[in-house]
Amino acid sequence: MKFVTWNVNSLRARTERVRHWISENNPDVVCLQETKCSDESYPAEIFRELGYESAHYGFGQWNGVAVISKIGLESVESGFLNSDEEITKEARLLRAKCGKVDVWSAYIPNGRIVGSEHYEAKLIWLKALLRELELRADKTEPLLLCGDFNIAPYDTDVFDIKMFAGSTHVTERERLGLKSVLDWGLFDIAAETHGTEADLPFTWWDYRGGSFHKNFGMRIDLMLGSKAVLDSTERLYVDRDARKKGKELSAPSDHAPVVLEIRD
DNA sequence: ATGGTAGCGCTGCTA
Repeated sequence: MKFVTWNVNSLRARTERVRHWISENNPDVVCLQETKCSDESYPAEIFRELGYESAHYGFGQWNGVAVISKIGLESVESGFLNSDEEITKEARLLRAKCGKVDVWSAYIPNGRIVGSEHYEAKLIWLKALLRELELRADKTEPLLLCGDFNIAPYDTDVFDIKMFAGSTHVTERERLGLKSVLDWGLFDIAAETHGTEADLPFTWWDYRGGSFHKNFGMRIDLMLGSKAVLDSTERLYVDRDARKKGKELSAPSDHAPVVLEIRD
């Protein structure tokens, strides 16, 4: 089975690109982030025509997450059920049971500037996520928490760590927030399945300055799996081709899809 | 050249 996470940077602007990618790659489950649409404008019929059920959680303009599945879609839960924090009211978390797998599509806040209120909110969001897992999830079952974490777990997960001095995505506090989620009982599947830290593929490249062609990227889109998912993993890869420009299609997202293949 | 690019939605903000 094929599970995918992809920050599409507006589903409305890229409906045809996403539809085309799904029809070509035939995934079982796709988690989207940054759909930037409301539930009313979410194009569910596009996916239905391809044989997928889907759920979406979004208010418009910013954020927005979806889970798209052709192996069943049950027990859909939008957002946080155990947090009163302001940041957790944004549309950044969506959960559904797809077949045997408890799937969570997550879009972690960017943080903007280290030390800003947005940075602190990012850390609060991660703490609230851990609480949701503790209260609602079962680490002994197949569970996949995937999405855009806006955190590069290792120094080698950015193209040049020296360029990120003082920036978000690489600070110790962000990484400790991620670590607390992993320590609950999840594994960074890319890190577990590739040889060394330095071999992990980037998932995002800035639109500006030809970053993609220089491979000036980051690994910030992560697949975190429970032990059951890790043990059934066959491979994980990033489809860099989806980040390339195409003549007939709109501009690509600045993120590429991350694909996880597991045994049934 | 003190930026660069893309989306949203209309002016500047967010990423």
